[in-house]
Amino acid sequence: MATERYNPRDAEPRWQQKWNEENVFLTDNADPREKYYVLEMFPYPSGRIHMGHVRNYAMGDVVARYKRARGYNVLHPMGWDAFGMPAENAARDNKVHPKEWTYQNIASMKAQLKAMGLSLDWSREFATCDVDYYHRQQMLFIDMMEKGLVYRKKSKVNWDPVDNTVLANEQVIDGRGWRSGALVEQRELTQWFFKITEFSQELLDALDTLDHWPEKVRLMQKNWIGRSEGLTIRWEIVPETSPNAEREITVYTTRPDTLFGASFLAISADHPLAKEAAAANPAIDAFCEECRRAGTSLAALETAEKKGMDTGIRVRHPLDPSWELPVYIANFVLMDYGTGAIFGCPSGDQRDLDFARKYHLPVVPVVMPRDGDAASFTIGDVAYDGDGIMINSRFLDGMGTEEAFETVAAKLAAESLGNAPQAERKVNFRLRDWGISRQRYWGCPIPVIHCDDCGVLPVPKQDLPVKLPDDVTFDQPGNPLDRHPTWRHVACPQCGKDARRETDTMDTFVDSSWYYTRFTAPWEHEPTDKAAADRWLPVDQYIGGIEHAILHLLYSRFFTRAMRETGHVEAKEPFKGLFTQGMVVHETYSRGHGLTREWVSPADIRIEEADGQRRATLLSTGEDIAIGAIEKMSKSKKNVVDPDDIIASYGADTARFFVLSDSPPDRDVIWSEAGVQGAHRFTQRMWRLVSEAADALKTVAATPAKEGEALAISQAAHRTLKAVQGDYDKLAFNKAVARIYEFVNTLAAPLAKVAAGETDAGYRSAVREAVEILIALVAPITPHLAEECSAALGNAHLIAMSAWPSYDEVLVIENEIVYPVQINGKKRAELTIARDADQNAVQKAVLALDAVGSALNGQAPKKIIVVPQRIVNIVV
RNA sequence: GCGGACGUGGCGAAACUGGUAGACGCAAGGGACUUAAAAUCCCUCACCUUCGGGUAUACGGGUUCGACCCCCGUCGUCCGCACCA
Repeated sequence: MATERYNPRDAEPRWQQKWNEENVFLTDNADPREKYYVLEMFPYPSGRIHMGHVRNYAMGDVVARYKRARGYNVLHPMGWDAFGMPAENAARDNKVHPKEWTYQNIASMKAQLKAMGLSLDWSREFATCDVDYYHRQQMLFIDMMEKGLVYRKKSKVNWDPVDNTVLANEQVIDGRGWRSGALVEQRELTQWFFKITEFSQELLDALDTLDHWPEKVRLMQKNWIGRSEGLTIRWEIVPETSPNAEREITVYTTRPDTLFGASFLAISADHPLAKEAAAANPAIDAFCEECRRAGTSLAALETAEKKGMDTGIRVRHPLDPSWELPVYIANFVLMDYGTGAIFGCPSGDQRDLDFARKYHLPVVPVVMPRDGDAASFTIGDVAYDGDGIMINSRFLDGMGTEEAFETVAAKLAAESLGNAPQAERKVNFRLRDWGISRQRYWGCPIPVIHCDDCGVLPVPKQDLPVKLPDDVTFDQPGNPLDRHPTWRHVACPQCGKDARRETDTMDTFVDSSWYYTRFTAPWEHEPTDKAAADRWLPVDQYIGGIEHAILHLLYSRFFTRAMRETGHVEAKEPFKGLFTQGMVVHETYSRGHGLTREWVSPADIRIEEADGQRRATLLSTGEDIAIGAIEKMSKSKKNVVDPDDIIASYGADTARFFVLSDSPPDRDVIWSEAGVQGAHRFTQRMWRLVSEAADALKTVAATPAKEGEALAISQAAHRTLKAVQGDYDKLAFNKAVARIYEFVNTLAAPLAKVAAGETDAGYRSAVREAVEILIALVAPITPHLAEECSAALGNAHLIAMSAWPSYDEVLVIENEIVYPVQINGKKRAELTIARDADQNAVQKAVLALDAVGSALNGQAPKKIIVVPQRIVNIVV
């Protein structure tokens, strides 16, 4: 029977429409079955989807379809992370309103996602720039304000003095504004902050419970939170050296054990005392200015040499009041870590050592390695920062570092300076509070009002939402909300007098910190329907890029806690399982060298292979093109492949199949034309094999074979089913694909026989059963093809709504085992024996083998190791 | 600098808890069908070999009956973080 080639352009839209008509992917919150929430990180509506999206959503869709088949009530929603700078840039550059630009992009990307055949519940879709969404975000903000999780403080921003605007860090290039080229200044503005540090310890501790997260991500978060245990120590200032009435300097240290190695104190240029000293001394002032300037440029910061200036201030050593030390201002001390002041112990810290050598300060070794010799141990150019034995440290001598730490901590805690203990134990975190103020238009307005008389007040909830005005312009730099003629003017909700709206909008990370919760009841007037949120959260499987390993995931973890405190959810953690997928990468092609080098798109070239050499030529002119490194797909390198083109020429199933095959999902996958063609060949082959046998199979029932030739087919089907199921459970899509290939190879000959009419009814039943299993196995990856094949067999039901088949244990178990037989650890023979043969029987059978006999050469074996069902090893 | 991951054929990769290294795919080569091409189907495909076998999982050691897997050291690649006191 002649069969048409499978035509995805015809089949795919047809099945998508069918799924749509039957509402297959709408999720009912009231469905009593066990829940499964699978979510891929929602996209920014940049305009077009790229291959990274295809891979991400293909993975999520496999999980969603698989879990649905396994009987779960699956939630698989999609939305848009729609606020952010690109829309404002587009507005300024192309004179298009950010709103219009964003919603147009959403419309075209939505069409692209739909063409992929994803099993999404589109009824729950929203964009974070929808008033309905940011309205609820403003409600959350006010709830968080009431719980004391929001506050204002002065904070530094990158300020472009030419454009009069605040710049994000990524807009600062080599210390200059990306558009104006002006030297960026650090300015202090009063900004809004979320108190994420209130949860530092909890966010750290709970990492241990996230056992379905990659170890790598947990470690990155752990380092980011950066807990350290130490001591704050107060040092008395020698009164006559103080620039003002200040009597002491507080220092944070994790190494109080090295206190006798101290030779100076260093404070940040932004330290209050430094400012006092600067006011009195122009040289110090100039030095502080220099430090601040250097701080703006990353490049300078990395190469900066350690610099300091003596303030003239002297302090007394906490363990010996007669010992005075100098206080320096140093460029490497940061005001926002610890207390902005350190004590320098040159023998125990490389940075302090470099500093001490430069300014001729004493270097006293106080810790030596355990096998060191106290009399001869000295420090040269390298500090010793390890553990060891205390030396030159008076009453600490001979102790271990840990014991010395405890001793100093206890002693200083018991002593006092003024009315307070000289030192206190202190746990310090690297994590800082989350600054969310952005001086931009295209974001969620911070719902507060500034009144001269009443201060800063939240917008009353009944007055929400604070909507963004539509009539704004982007022809001038700065925040359009600031210069809007009327928007900011509002009556004070308390006294009724003229007041001003906050014009800062929220960081877009706020939008993405709770969207997964909103998906559980996007129609709800309150931010959440708590019952729905509690039912669905945490997300069972979250899938996205590793680039969000820290910020997005940490902020979301914070938000879940904040929403718990404000009574919106019960969940402790937002994401139970996390999977970070690899990128889609592609070869790069270019012509010319150096400055004249020009990147060429893969669509414009032809690749040929001859004598093992791959050559690329330009299609238009035939000129040679250099084949370069494999890199992440990017517009600048032009190594991008447009998903639309692929779907148009091969279909969505081929694209989905390819991005999931070959590479493990957490590793990068190399996009190649040959690979896609291979995937496409698979879809065609599967269709051909099934459709050619379809007529002969239509009328037979699916029944596994118990014996004879067909038994092997049923066994292969059930074994593959078991294995692929395990692969899907572990998100090992590449392995599932390999097994599916293998299974199709096994089924090829039987299907051909069936098509040729050479088989009996029992055989056909076994083949039909095997094909039904094959269809179920491929359905999560290539759902349209699965439906098409199933329909060809005469099935009326949708595969998308069908239950996962279950395997028969009897068919999975092998009745005979092939034992590899090793002699001294090298494989020499094979032994096929009944599965239930006991050790003695196996040993006997092994010794009877020719290969074993000749190896033994008449001698008795030293030892025979039989690992049941695995291997036999004979030691001679 | 600190922390982490990784290193297997021409390529992407498999290999369960320490048990036959290279499944599956790509590329390549040969053949069948065809006037021809495409498509399809079949065969070969780590290296060496005196055809018995020998050598191979970055390199050098170790543990073990047995090591891609565990331990020690070296080299390399990638990622994250960083004047963090």
